[in-house]
Amino acid sequence: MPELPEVEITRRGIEPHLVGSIITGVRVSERRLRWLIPRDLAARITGRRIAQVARRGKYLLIDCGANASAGWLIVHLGMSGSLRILERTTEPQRHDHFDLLLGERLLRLRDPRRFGAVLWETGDIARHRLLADLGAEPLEDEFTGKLLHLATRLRKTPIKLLLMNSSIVVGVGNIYANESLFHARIDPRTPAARLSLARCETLVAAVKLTLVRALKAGGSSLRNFVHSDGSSGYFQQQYAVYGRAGQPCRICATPVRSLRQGQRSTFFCAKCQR
DNA sequence: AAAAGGCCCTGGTCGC
DNA sequence: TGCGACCAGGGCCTTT
Repeated sequence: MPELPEVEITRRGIEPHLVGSIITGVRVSERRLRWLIPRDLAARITGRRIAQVARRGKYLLIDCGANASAGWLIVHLGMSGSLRILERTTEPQRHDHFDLLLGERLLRLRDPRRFGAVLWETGDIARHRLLADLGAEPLEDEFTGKLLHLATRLRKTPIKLLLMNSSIVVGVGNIYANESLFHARIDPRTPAARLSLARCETLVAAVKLTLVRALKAGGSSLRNFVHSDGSSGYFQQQYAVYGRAGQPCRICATPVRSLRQGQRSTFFCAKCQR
């Protein structure tokens, strides 16, 4: 699934093609994504010029207010979504649900599992109900050990679930939560409040390192992740624990254990992670 | 307020 | 080879 690195790579990939472009229309073949694509989107968006492409957590925010009043296209890739820039004449295929038409080119959303979203927001984007309560951006300076320590006080929830809670920190999905906890040598089951400030510092550093590594690798956490220029070049990252149940820990060779936390698979080394 | 579980969806895998 | 069962997963939403 696209986690934060993949979304950021998508953002960087599409941004140069979008900024300055005039929106000439939309094509919608399936409105039923996570939420319905607004029926009146074409009327609201056609003729607008794109000013910037931003990101908050895993939400891509296409600023369509360059020559008009504020207006934002909010795009979420869910767990199987991808965006590509294509020629206007490229025929949509199965699972291609939405095109943003940009004259001779278009921005196409493909999303087989339809957990993604395309929404329209006028006004203050930061106040949008999906964005208003989001936590810290993990790669920004605001995400510190001190912040995590504060957020974990009085919380009995296992630290892994808290790491995946977007009201604390955004963009850390199941894969990178598992990997970060391994690198920080913290047992994913640890009640959050038990973590000392020092361990919170270690964990925050591990999250940042894990995400930056993935970012540098070009995004890799989904088999069918497609880069925005259409190249298929995904690169299978070597995970430390994710998906490696029963296989030897890369540090101590103890078999990697798996269990369920919050209906998600957790992988960890019971010897290295305490 | 926090925690736990449900739900949306399709493709891939596995056993028969 | 075909088919049904099951699982994966982000994250909002509802229930406890």
